[in-house]
Amino acid sequence: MTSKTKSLESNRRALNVTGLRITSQRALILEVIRRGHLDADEIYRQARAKQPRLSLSTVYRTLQLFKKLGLVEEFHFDEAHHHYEVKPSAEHHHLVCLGCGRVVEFQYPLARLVKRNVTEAKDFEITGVEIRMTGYCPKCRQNRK
Amino acid sequence: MTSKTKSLESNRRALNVTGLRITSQRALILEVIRRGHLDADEIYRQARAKQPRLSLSTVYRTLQLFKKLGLVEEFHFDEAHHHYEVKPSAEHHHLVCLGCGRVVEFQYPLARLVKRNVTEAKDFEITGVEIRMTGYCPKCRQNRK
DNA sequence: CTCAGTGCAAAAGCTTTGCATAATA
DNA sequence: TATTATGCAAAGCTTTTGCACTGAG
Repeated sequence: MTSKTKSLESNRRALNVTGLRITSQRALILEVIRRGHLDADEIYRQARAKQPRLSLSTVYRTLQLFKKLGLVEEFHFDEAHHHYEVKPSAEHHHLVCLGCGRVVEFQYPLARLVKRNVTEAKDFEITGVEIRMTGYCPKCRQNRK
Repeated sequence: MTSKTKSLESNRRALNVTGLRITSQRALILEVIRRGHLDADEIYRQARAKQPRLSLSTVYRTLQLFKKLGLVEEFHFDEAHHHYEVKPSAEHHHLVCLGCGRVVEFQYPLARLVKRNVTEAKDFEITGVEIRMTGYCPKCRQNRK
């Protein structure tokens, strides 16, 4: 089985939920999101390379659907765009480069500890934790000098 | 000196930067932002109570200005609105209630530790850290039962 | 064959901008 | 008085929605 077939299989499995149809658009969009943190327009552009008749509305609708299904997560790094990524098995956080916009993921085991502390202190029922850091990646740090 | 006068004085001082004019709109908007985490429209509405002729564009322009001056910080909690708050002396983080949207601040001393760890691991020059948690406040937890 | 999904175009937010007027320094 | 800032209205962007057509099951 080729890697490509495997990926298609995996997407198909992910989409196989009662009442929902597996369309070429949905499979394609999921495949594109797997590539990383992208905003809707970026997903649209990359997907159109393979399927030129795809519409932006389908991208948005599909993204909303995936979000509802818990397949992808939506992030708000900057003012203008939302970013999407496939939901990971392991909790992870984000490091955003202010120079080039690159997003790097990192794990932080202490997140659970932070969560417990805050739960106790504020009497909130915590459902999500995200640590976000901003800074400059090695390459952009170079350019700024 | 009354508290009101003091607050006006403080705003006036904050705005007193070369080349910038202290207008009643700017003072008012700063005063409103001090009340908490608000989005542009909320600021607009609250400010209009005191100055009905104020325009939304002035709010946006002023917010951009304050951001540039480092007076306020912009946050992106949800998809549709930006939130603004006066820049605090102490680093703090956010806890957002998914039920009512209330935002609670909390301090987390370990943030510095997190920062150092990630700096080393990823070779980024870190300029900002934000920990954001979502959950349900006591009141909304009640209502969900 | 049926109904969910798509494409297209138009609408709906939030935010920004151009320009003449008003107000600060 | 010289500019800077404001108000108004129009434009810009991202995202959402209505509707007729297409395609998966």
